[in-house]
This record gives sequence, C-alpha cells and structure tokens, in this order.
Amino acid sequence: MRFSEKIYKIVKKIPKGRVSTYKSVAGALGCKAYRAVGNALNKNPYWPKVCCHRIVCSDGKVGGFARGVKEKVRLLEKEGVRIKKGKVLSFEKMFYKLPKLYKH
DNA sequence: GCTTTGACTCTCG
DNA sequence: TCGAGAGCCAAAG
Repeated sequence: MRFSEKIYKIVKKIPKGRVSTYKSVAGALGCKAYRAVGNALNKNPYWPKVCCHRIVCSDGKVGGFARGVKEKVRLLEKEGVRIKKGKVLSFEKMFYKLPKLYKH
C-alpha cells in the first residue's frame, strides 16, 4: 500500500469535531515522516473523501491547507472546533490520539 | 538516481 | 514568547 493511502486510511478514523497532528499520523504509520504526511495531503488524491482539515500542527496551530487556511478553519469550526488566531482552542481536549495501524 | 520541495517538528538564543 | 536553523522523509522532477 502506498504511503499516501495509509495516510488516507488513518485520517478517516479521526472522529468529527476532533483534530490530530501530522506527527501523530506519522506515528500511526510507524515512522516519523511528518513532512511527507503534509506533502502527501497537499496533493492528496482523495480530496473530497478525506477529512484532511482535521490535521493540525503539533503545537495546536492550524498549519496550512491546499484550498487556503481560511477554508480549513471554516470547516473545523463547522464541526465544533474553535480556532483563535490560527490556533486550536483547548487543543489538548480536541486532540485525537491515533491508534497505530502499521507497526514499524 | 540524485536533487528539490513542503499543509512539519525540535532545539536554541 | 518568538523567530531562525537544522533535521526529517516520501514524492515529484
């Protein structure tokens, strides 16, 4: 299975109204390809299907979005995730720890 | 195949 | 608290 497809599968597991980090996604993959995760999502082939907007930076910052950060924020807030100045409020509570699907 | 490119993360001053 | 620098990895050129 391709690297990006694993990401796709993992990201789908994030429940609505919760967020996760690039690091956590990479961790679920069993590696530390934080940047590769973002890179894969950037040109993500599953754009409408995968909720890539639920992925944020490890420090709670929103990060970026292929269609624009504002769009990402809007989608998150629509799901109940409050965002202030590009950062997720109560990030620790919103954070969803991904299970390790793929062992190293 | 080697080089470049990011929606990243960590460390240090 | 904030910014710069280095390290990191897969994909695309």
